[in-house]
Amino acid sequence: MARSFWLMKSEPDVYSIDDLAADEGQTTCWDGVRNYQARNFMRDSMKVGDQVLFYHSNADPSGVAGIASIAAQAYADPTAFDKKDKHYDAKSDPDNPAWMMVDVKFVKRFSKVIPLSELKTYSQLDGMELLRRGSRLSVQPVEKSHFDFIVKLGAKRPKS
DNA sequence: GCCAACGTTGGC
DNA sequence: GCCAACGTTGGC
Repeated sequence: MARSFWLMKSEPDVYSIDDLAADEGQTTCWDGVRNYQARNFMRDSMKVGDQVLFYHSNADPSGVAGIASIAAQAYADPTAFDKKDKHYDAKSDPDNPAWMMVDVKFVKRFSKVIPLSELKTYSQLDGMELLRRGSRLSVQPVEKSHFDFIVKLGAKRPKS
C-alpha cells in the first residue's frame, strides 16, 4: 500500500516539535490518545514511513510547525494501565488493550509555524479536516495534495 | 478565560 | 435507543 499522510496535534506547552527534535533518537511514543476515531487511524491505517504534519494546538499561533514520520506501527499504550497516570483507563486490559500508540520521528521543523488563520485562506486546502468547523480530531488523515501544498508553504517560510 | 462544538456517560 | 448532563478540545 502507498504511503499515507496524517496530521497530529500536540500542545507545544506540553510537547512541541522542538521537544521531538531534542528527544533521544528524535523519536517519541504518541501516548495519551483517548479518542476512538484517532485510535482507529493509528491502529488500523498508520504504517512505518507515513508522513505527518506536526500541528501545534492551543498555541500562539496555532498551526503546522513541521514534519514528522511514523517510526513504529501501533502497539499498546502503557499509560492506560498505570493508575497514577493522567490517562489511566480501567477499561483497557493489558491482554486486550483499548488504547494504542505509534512512534513518531522528527523530520523537519519549519523555520516559522504556518498559522491556522493562514491555512484557512488557501482554496487549495478546501475540504481539509483540520479546517472543518468544530473539528477536534487530534489524529487525522490528510490528502496528499494538501500535504504537499503545506510542505511547500513551509519550505518557503522566511526566517523569523 | 470564554464558549461553541463535540464525544461520552448514564438514567430512563 | 433517546437524550440530557457532563467533560474535553481548542480557537479566539
